[in-house]
Amino acid sequence: MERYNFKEVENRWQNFWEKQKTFTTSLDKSKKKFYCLEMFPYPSGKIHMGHVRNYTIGDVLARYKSLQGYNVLHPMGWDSFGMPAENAARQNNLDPKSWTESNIENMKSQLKKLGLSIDWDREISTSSEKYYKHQQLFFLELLEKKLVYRKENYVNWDPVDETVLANEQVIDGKGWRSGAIVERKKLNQWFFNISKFSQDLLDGLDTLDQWPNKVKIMQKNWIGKSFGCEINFKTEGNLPIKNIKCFTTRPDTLFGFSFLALSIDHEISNYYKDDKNFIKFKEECSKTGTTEEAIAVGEKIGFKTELLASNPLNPEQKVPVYFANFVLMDYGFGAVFGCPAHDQRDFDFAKKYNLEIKTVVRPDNQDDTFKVNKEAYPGPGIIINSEFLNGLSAPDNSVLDTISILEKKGIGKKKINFRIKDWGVSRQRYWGCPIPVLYDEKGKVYPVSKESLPVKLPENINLNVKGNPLDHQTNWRELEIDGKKYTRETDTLDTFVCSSWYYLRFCSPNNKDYGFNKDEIDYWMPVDQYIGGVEHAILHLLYSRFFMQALAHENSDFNILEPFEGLFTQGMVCHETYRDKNNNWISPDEIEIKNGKKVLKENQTEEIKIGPSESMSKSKKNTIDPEKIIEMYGADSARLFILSDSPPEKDVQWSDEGIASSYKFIQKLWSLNERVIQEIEQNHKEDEGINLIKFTNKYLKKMTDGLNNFSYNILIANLHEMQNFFSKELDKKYTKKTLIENFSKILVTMLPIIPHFANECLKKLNYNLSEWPEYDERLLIEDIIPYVIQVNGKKRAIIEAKRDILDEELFKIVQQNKSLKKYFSEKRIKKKIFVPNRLINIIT
RNA sequence: GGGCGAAUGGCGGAACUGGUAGACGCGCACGACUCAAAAUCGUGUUUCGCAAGAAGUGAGAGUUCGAUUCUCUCUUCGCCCA
Repeated sequence: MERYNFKEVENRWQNFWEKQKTFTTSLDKSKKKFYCLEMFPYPSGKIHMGHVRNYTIGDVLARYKSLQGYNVLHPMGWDSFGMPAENAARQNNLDPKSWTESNIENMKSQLKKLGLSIDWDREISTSSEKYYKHQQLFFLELLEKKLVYRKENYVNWDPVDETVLANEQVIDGKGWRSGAIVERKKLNQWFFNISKFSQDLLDGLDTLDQWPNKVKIMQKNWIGKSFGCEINFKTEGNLPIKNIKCFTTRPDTLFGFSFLALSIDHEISNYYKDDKNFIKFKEECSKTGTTEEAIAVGEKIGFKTELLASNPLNPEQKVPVYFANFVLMDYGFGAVFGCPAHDQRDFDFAKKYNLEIKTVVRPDNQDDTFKVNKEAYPGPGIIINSEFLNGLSAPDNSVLDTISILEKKGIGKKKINFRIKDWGVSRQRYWGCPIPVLYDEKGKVYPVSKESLPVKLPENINLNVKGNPLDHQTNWRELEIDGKKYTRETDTLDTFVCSSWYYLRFCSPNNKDYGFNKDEIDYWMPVDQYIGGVEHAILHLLYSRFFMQALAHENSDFNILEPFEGLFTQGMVCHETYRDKNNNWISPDEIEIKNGKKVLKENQTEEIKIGPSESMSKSKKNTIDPEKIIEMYGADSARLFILSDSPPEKDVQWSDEGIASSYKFIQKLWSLNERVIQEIEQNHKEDEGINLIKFTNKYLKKMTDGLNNFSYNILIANLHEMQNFFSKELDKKYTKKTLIENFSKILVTMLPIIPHFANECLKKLNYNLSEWPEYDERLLIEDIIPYVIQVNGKKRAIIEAKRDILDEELFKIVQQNKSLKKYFSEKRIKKKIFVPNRLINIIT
């Protein structure tokens, strides 16, 4: 018996698929479609285990659906714009384009070695002109629909590198490369009006019943619909300001009002733009980052104006108006009323500036003398110290009642507010999609004419300059049209824009005049199953949903609102972490096992400290290179292992023992296949029983269920059970017909999981059925089944009896059973609980 | 601080709508083959107990004839948001 030669077999099948164009798909309206999509990778250079897991899960589904007769679209592409290319190019004096392209080539060949059923004819790359040309056209269309606009906004500014930093490039308030203290700086930037669709995006979530609840809740929180009240505060003082408008979700705490706080960008700040102290204060504020978190954690500081605001419910009370660093211009109206007793930020601020802290809500378990002391009390309770509001239960009744009082008085009105902000898409970077607009000498905006698209990125330019390299490309930047001088926009688009519509492009990757072809997206869209990491739960998935809404806006021809019908988020791949005696991270490659202990390969004596299993990362050196694994064990073993140990939505732990055992298991399956062939050649005349047929039938049901429920780890357990059963059952004689009929079905169930192996075995059996096998419901029914016998709820025995046995019949059998008698013979039987075909519980 | 989720042998994990807890795998132990080892095959493996048996799904309560599953309180951990 020869051993299974995975190298030869996997290679041969991969070539066969490529030559036959097995996975090439085309529009076929006579067939039901299935669009299976995994999040496309960033071409960093090499695939990692996370990719192996993501794409294996998707491939199992795509192959399964295809066996079920669906016309399956299973494409792959590259999210190829972005900073890593620019950084790598800068460091090594390369061109981002060639760096990216060679990475793509390498990763593509690695993915092919995994044996994925991908239609490579549809490959796309977001950094290619063929792709971003259409993106620029979308941009212009959104501009026409007024869904794109320009406004001033804050960015993280690195004053040394003279560049804008992404939030993740700001570490402890300092630039990641320069170490300079990051400043807040205002820049004119492009925005997508995602907040226009706040309500639609929220409502749409209810239609996505094949999405994980967790993701829907995260998006809901991100959109952050809140219900509250807009209040007009009368003001007096040295400025010609009579009113300040605030938004609040807690108008019921108005009697706890002790200051009014404005964002430093509030229009009132214009009166102070020459005030030296205010300018100084603004500088102070600019030292805290732009994120909500940075603002929440940072010290609360304020600048006192000479304005006084009066409490609309108690006009006698007048409180100071401050500018404060914790008030965001994006939220509400950039103005909040301060109620220190019931909001922690207000509390911190009031402590610092010695403002009154008046308690107006008490918890249910306290009396009216309750006083807020060391920290704010934001919880529910009863309104106190608030005149006519006293006694209302907060927040439900009190908020509504206060709003109606304010509305009657004409000083406030009910208002819905959303937390979600418009999506800033400008990036001051080279390696991105150019924004197709021009400015004239006065700075007026002109869209680039659609016929002249794409606006191409200049190539082979010097990246070692401060700021955005495109700003230095005078030749590219400056142009003349009909004798008039224009300059190009040098900002490029956020790469999230590229990934917001790539799933449409896969439907018509070669459509020349537009990003997609209507006929094709009508057939393929929406994506039936989208698979990827949960880290994209909010931004990427929300932006993609927005993009569909934006395309459909004022366009009766386009009616897909939700791009992804089903969503599956897979867990991460983890590995043990290792450190040497100096606490340096050690890679698994540098380790050897000696006398059952893990030691350094180099010196063979130093024992390694084993840390907890954590998600694979370069910084902790606990990565395993998929290419090496495929080289050593083969793609099928890798696929089998990555699916076997944990359910796909949870983290999986990579282990050497695990992959080795998967490899061994494939060898066992191979021996089993050889043995089946041997038995077939024996030409037995009659079947010795029907166990094999019954087992196969049950097995088929379990495999079908497992695939339908994404319980892929159970599929592998079923395979093991099958192998255990068959290797024993084959001691009995079965006819050629029975063996082929049943075993070939079993092999077909392996096609989605270990495709090279299963195809090879089917070929050896001379079998070329490629349909998912149906199971027979009738064969699942057993005539004799085990009944659980309980006495007082405790299991005492299992008795085999015929199916659909009656209560009394079963009880009779129990009574005659000698070993069971002792449990109830002396006692009076009070009650019998009988569950048909399951159990009987005798209560004494 | 808020939201969501999880907790089952030495380990990863199974258990359909409340009805045999621990499937399957790893590890471990013993045995077969071998001069020996590896590989392979076989047997066993929740805990306590020689056994009969008892206990047992993070802790505590509750509902129920019966709870890993449902309800409440608590503990720990993870993720997201702040």
